[in-house]
Amino acid sequence: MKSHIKANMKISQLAKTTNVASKTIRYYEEIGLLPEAYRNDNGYREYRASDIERLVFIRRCRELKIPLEQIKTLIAVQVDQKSSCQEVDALIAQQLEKVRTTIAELTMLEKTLHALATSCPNDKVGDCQILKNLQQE
Amino acid sequence: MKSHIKANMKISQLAKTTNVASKTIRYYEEIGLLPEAYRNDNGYREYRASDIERLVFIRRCRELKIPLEQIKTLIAVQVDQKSSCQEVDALIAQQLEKVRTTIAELTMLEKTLHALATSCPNDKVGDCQILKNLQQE
DNA sequence: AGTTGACCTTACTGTTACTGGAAGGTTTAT
DNA sequence: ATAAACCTTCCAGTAACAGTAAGGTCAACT
Repeated sequence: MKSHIKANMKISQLAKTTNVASKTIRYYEEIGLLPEAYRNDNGYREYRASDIERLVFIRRCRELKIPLEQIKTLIAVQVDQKSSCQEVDALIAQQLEKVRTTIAELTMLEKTLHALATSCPNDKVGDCQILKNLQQE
Repeated sequence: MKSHIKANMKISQLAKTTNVASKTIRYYEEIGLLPEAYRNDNGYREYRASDIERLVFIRRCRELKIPLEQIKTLIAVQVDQKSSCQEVDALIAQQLEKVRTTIAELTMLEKTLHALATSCPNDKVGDCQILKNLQQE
């Protein structure tokens, strides 16, 4: 059961509620991730409680580093309640794969940097081991 | 002992040798990471063997994800052989810290994504657990 | 009534480190 | 002679915003 309160609000209220900056909300609208907001007489955007949901959904996806373009896809799929959620599964799986790959890469990078960081006992640039190591092919 | 061959070359030769795209080399020159290249009569850039070193240095730094601005600093420090390499140490340590932080963040992300990926046994969007989880605050 | 401060609007720029492409000049090989 | 393979500069695009400017609106206080 949804709230019976019809709580219209301006952009900064929505921003506060969802923890998404006003600027970002406008940007999402601009690129079509959010539908064009209703404008009241003075031209201000006006939002209803239901707008909160979609924005929270987007924010959650962004926390998972899902690109905006893919969030668009997720939203599109969501609209058709009867469609298969295979696409959703695949997208999340793919995102997981990307994260794992990045972790693997960064772990190797960490090793290299750690080795480098502990390689120089000198204090003059002239014989700095770090710099010498960085010269190496 | 350096090579005694004075091997002048054009940009694509330098690119091949250092494994840095010609386009990228021009870009580095444009932002002042590389000095302005000597031009021969037809206006083509011409490089000597010694130019390879600096570019390899830059490439190695980039492999370590060191930002171009910081590479500028490293090169500047390098020039003065007598200066302390504290700055170099600090920069590498800082880079290591950044990588470690990112790994930690991504590891948490991986957990969340993994949990999410295995949360949906259905196949209709209407009751897709993944989407429901993404709605949650 | 006037003014301050806190909102709102659009539009433009900057960020990072390149990559792609257009339009045109040069060199090399056939 | 001509075509392929170079080279040049310049402009646009990428991802996801953040910063700033210039200006309109609204509520409260003096």
